[in-house]
Amino acid sequence: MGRWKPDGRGRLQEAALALYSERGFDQATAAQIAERAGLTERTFFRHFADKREVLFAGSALLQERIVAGVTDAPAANGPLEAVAQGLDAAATMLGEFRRDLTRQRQAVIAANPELRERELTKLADYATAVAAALLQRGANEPQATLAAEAGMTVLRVALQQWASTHDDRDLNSIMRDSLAELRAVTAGV
Amino acid sequence: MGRWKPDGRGRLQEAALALYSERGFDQATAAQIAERAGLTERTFFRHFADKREVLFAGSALLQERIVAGVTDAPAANGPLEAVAQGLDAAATMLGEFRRDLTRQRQAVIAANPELRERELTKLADYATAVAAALLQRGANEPQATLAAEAGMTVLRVALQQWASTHDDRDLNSIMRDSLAELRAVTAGV
DNA sequence: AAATGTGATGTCAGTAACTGTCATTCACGG
DNA sequence: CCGTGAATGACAGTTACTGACATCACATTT
Repeated sequence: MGRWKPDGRGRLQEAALALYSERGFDQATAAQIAERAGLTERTFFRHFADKREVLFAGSALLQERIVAGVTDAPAANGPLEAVAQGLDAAATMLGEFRRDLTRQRQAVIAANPELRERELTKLADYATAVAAALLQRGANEPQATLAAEAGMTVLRVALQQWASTHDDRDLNSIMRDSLAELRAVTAGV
Repeated sequence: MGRWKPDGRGRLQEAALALYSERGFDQATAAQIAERAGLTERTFFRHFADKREVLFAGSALLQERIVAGVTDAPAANGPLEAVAQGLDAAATMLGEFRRDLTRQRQAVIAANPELRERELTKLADYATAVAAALLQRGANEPQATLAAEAGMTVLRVALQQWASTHDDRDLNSIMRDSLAELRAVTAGV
């Protein structure tokens, strides 16, 4: 066995989610999280830029999936259709990985303004990346940005519905429906 | 004259914008801002919940204007038309008040991730309030939320274009055009 | 096998954002 | 003239975060 127990980073994530759930985000100190993970506060901040970031470790991968979905969409599809494929990829990934943990995570985030703030930032980052992918596909500005932002709005609304209510439909379905609703709303006179 | 020079809050806002512009957001301490305003750090945090908030003091008023625009829209209008009136109210207010200061403020925000994060939160707050206003007008969920979020996306995109580039068109015009673009994008197949 | 490098961690000191608490000062109404 | 209240100051305390340096198991090189 190595000098340290393996996967310190993962242990920090687990400990953080547990403590944020138990006492709330601002009643949990970085030192307490580190201690529960058998590490020190300094090591916590080596792995995560700040107290919030520990809950968003998977966001880079999710962004990759979304962008891949957009990029892989048929060339004939319009920007929003491509974004829809990205959303489908996101829903699939989120639906696969430990539905219970994802829900717990969403509950913690929903309960704290600072965490909601960070989530909005992540969504905005996805939107930027998606817009870049759309431009690669030949879309123009500002259509690319608007389609990307609209798509992330759909992702957010769908995710909230999926996590908060007892809506047990497939996340993919909820997301497709939300997108259809958006189309209906914007189609008006 | 009173014991203290008047409008300490306003002086703090000015000092903060100046310092954030000169040295950047994280190189400016709350104590320095307070000193420039002739006050103490403790008083700074009595007026503003945190270092970011001092740049968003006008957001409550802006939100009122947007919501009023939505509420006052003709009853026959659909949700997105009502949101468009809210956007128009926002553009008008932002266009009236010291265009130079607004631009400087936007530049400072654009230059710092924490401030961008806070701005996203404000936009999300507007969206929540607008959605509530739409529900009052008889709209349903999730249309209300989606229309409101889409509207705030338009506001953000338009504001960025207006502040960053040398696009000297009227903010109202930019915003109307952005909304039209969004409609075009979502109208696809 | 000895030397050397490397990655993940620990230790410790420091800055600055914020908070709680109590004291102070002056305007204003009685 | 007195009491009350709003705005501020003074000061101590917690905690998020950072920089600098040390340590130790393991891999790599010689």
